[in-house]
Amino acid sequence: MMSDSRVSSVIQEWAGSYPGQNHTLNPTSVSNQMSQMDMMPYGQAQGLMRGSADDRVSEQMMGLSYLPYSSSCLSNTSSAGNTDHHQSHGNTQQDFSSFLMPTLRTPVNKRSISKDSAEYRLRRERNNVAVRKSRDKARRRILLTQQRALQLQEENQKLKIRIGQLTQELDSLKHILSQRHLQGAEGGAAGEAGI
Amino acid sequence: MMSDSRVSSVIQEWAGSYPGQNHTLNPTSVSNQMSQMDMMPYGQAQGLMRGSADDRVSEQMMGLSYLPYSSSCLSNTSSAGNTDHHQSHGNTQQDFSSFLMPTLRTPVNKRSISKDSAEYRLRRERNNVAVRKSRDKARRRILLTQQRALQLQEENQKLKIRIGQLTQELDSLKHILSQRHLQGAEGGAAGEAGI
DNA sequence: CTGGATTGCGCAATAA
DNA sequence: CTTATTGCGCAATCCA
Repeated sequence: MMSDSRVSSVIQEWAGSYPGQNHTLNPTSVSNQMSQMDMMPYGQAQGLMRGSADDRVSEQMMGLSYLPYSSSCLSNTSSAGNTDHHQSHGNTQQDFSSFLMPTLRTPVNKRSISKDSAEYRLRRERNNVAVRKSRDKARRRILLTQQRALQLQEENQKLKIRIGQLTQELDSLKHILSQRHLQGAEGGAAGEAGI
Repeated sequence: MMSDSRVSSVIQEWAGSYPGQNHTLNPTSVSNQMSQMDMMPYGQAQGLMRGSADDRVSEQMMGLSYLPYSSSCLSNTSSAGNTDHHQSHGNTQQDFSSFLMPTLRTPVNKRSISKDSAEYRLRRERNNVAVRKSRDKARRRILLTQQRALQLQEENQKLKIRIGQLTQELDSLKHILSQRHLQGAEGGAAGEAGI
């Protein structure tokens, strides 16, 4: 008992816990099934079209995306020695970005954030907080989805049982009706004028 | 049509995609609902009892876990200046860990893996591959769970519609039967043709 | 004890 | 400008 109320509450909590990323309208087969705002596949919708500098290419369904970077793709600037993590992230393109895309402003706004400045630490700390918050949210969302799937499964089971009951009852009634029909047909030769 | 086959296939694929971490048998309220091997809450089951050196305390349900570390807990050895990332992870306790927990072995096996050795790089690269693989797996698992929930929802809708149909049909038959019963009861004198 | 698998974290790029 | 999201590497830990 009381499982139904719990189900609905969790489902309600679950609904609306996904970030709004259905703006990109991808005509994928999966996303076509999304009717309301809930149930966005996430990794599919945004992760694929993000396409950051060091993304593995698509990686969509095959399980071959995990492999040493150096051998597959990438310009291997940071193939093995990734301890740097500081300034050699992907700056090679930045030098001639003004030639390629003159509309984008040159990284003037990155004026000497030399990793020691208080502003840099402030930004980093703020971003760290945001990252923790976002991951917390994601964890909760995943949990809710799992619980929702479990409860939908339970509800499905009950619905199927109910359908079985209804079908059986229906068959009984149909049988009874056919019996009566036979009775009336063979017996009441005079009285059954209505049939 | 054909949605049912797709549903079952995805559900089958979904089932059994969770890592086996139900060995630790935690009598949590959530994990009690898990019947088979599927639907492990993940962050709940293992993340809470991992208890690594710098874990936020429990953080289970409330949404207050994201906050600057320094003000909440932790020994603040690496509160703000986390650029180190190298050797000052949580070593303060390690100094007197031999006193507190003499059963744990001292870090003798960490013999000068001075971050330049080829073995260190080898280990790191292998771990990086493993990490990518594991995260890929997690992403697929999450996707499958979401798709499964969606399809269970669809199936639920159809089942409810079916129940509505069956109920209506059942009511009709019941009504017909009651009418016939009335007909038979009042003797079927003569006027039944008009009804 | 050893090596892969998970996980939390911070960083940087990027999306919103 | 801000915050939010994401992929990545690192280190600790788990686990078989």
